[in-house]
Amino acid sequence: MKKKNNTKKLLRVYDLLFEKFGPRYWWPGETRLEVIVGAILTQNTSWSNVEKAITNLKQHKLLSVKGLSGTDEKTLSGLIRPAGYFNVKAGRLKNFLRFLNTAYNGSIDRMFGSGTPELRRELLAVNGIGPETADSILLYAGNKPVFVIDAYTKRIFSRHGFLRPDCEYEDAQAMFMENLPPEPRLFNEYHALIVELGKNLCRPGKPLCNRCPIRRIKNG
DNA sequence: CACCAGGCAAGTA
DNA sequence: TACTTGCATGGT
Repeated sequence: MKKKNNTKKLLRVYDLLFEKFGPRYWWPGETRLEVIVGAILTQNTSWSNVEKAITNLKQHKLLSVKGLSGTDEKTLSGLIRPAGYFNVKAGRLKNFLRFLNTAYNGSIDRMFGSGTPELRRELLAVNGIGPETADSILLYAGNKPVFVIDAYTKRIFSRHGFLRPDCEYEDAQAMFMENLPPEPRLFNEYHALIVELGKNLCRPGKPLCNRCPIRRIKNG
């Protein structure tokens, strides 16, 4: 099985998406902790719902390592209720805080001082942090060159022949990372643009949208 | 009313 | 490994 070199095509797709949507200024969030919290809360959930939960945490002045660490899970779940799955996610936030406190003395600086592959393994070992959440944390909170894969990415890029529809997360990630220069800024903008396209045009169930800018790499 | 949203873990076979 | 299910609010 020979691997195709998709570098030029992937860069062309990036240019087309950037041309259509412009810079996305991701990740929305004022601090790295806010980015991490958002990454956990947005699991299978629309960002508008996550914003309400984040606003609640800010209004109660709990959006800090010490604030979240000192809040009991029941109170936390009440505040993040609009984000959905609130009981599950309150536990997941607590799991991350426990990891941060025990492994890095509560310091996000120290956490991102670890080697990226090692830190990725550590994050994946936290119950409630899977590959997409771990990679979102590494890229958007840590500025590490890790490409984030999500449901939009698989749907869009399988429709256009870059991926198999049922491919594994790591396979999809490898396709991008083996064909793109490991620049955090590029990975950041690329994933954000994919999400923008997914939200606007490439809907589940519907046929390939004829306004999708990616079509231009084939139709000329 | 149905369907979807920037997933993940746990259980089953 | 390959399914299936539970988790839950809010927008379209």
